Amino acid sequence: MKKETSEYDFLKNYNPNTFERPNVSVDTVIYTVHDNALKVLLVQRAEHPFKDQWTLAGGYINIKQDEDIEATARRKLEEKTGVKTPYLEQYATYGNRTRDPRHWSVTTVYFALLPYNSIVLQKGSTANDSKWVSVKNGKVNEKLGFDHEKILEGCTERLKNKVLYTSLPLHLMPETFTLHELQTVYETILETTIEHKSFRRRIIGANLVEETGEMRQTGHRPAMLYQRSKNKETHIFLRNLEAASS
Amino acid sequence: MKKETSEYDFLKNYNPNTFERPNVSVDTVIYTVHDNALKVLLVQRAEHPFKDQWTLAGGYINIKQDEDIEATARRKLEEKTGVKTPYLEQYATYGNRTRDPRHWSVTTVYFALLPYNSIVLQKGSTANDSKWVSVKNGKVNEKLGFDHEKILEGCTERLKNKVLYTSLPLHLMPETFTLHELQTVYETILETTIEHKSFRRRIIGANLVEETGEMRQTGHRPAMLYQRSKNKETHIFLRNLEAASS
DNA sequence: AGAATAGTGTCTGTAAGACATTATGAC
DNA sequence: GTCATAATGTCTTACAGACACTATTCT
Repeated sequence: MKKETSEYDFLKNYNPNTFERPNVSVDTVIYTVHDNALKVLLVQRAEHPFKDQWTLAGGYINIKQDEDIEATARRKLEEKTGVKTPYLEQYATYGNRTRDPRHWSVTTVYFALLPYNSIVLQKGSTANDSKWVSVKNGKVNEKLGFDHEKILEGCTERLKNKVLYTSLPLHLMPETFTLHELQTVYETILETTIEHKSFRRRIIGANLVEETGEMRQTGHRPAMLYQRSKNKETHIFLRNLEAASS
Repeated sequence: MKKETSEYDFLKNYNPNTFERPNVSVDTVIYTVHDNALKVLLVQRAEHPFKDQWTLAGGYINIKQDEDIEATARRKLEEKTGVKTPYLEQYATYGNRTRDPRHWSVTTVYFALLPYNSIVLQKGSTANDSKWVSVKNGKVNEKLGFDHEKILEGCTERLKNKVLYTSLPLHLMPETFTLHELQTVYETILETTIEHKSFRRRIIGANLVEETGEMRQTGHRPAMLYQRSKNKETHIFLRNLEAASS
């Protein structure tokens, strides 16, 4: 008769290296909108593999320090941008034998949305250089390391789709903004134009913004400055904007 | 002056166990609809931890055998259900220090949709028992091991949301079915009723189904039997059904 | 006044909801 | 005929698109 092992004994004797297992990392696609362009933060690798090439911001889970994988993403994000509480959402996980030449590897990818003026790029600590580059049709001009071009393309498609039916772009705005500025951010991400009357109806009708009372002086008719409504989560609309929902 | 290491030397000397790293697994929420209920497949654990408790179907990546994490999910799915080509979609990745008592652990969760009649439950090989249980409001009556109750709840919410604007439930139907049967599957997942005229307009208008010419005899007026249109991907509607989009 | 940008009025189009009506079988 | 289920007709409602129009500032 087989002797039963108690859970206590089992855990005491458990060796996680019995089987060969993949490596896990966390990457974050850090987006902002600036100068009428969707930008992503690229980081230059200091080490092999892909030494000196550009990649998305990422790193390994520190199992001593990080409670969960989102904490890893937030830690790396703050290291690179100085921003503590951005909008952060899990996008997907890529795992296969070939994406990293060293080993079977898995990476969980998040994306972050940051207002451009909130960012203070942090150089030095990990000695990597970093820069913002424009994303057009899901692509950047740089050749990226690992499978990060594919990840960026997929993530940007997800972002575009969500922008068609949510208020996500509000997370890219500074404290106060005009409705026209918000519309331009939508249009920049979607790479299309939106009819402005529909847009205003949609945003105001969902109570997403509040008038500040201040106006933006632009040399022509001044525009009302709005702020995000407090205690409003990301809004989900029941209808998409019309712009080819894949 | 520091000597430069070539990528070749770097890879040759790379030891993946230098840092403590999390364990990775793949879990799949296997759904079907039967007897007017959304069901999920539970598997009884043969080993510690959570020995003898019920969990979602899952397992470790076999880095020799599996090309990527989706292959792991498909392999496990076929082992449990005998189905080779179900609808399979990545849901999310959960990773933290406490979800597995043995170690900091990461699991990528997929969900699968299977027509009930296509399934032949496989017992034996891994000696685990398995069973279908009803999911109500994202919950099952069983107490699940690991964080699988939380995963199931989140995954079911995702499923419900997608059913509001896609044709996902078609993947749960047998070869032929009536529109009323399809509607019932929608209603079962959403736990609400749908107005039948709107429903028919929506499905037929999107060219998702084709008449077979056969009729279902039910003792009353016979109903047209339809089949899924060939070469039609999962359809994304521009408007949601009205049923609290979270 | 004219240019430029901000913002409104209002008509159309599309698709979902509501619900009455007709159709076809069994008995 | 009645009952039950299948299927259609058609009116209402919600909201996005189109686009003309008014409003407010500047030079």
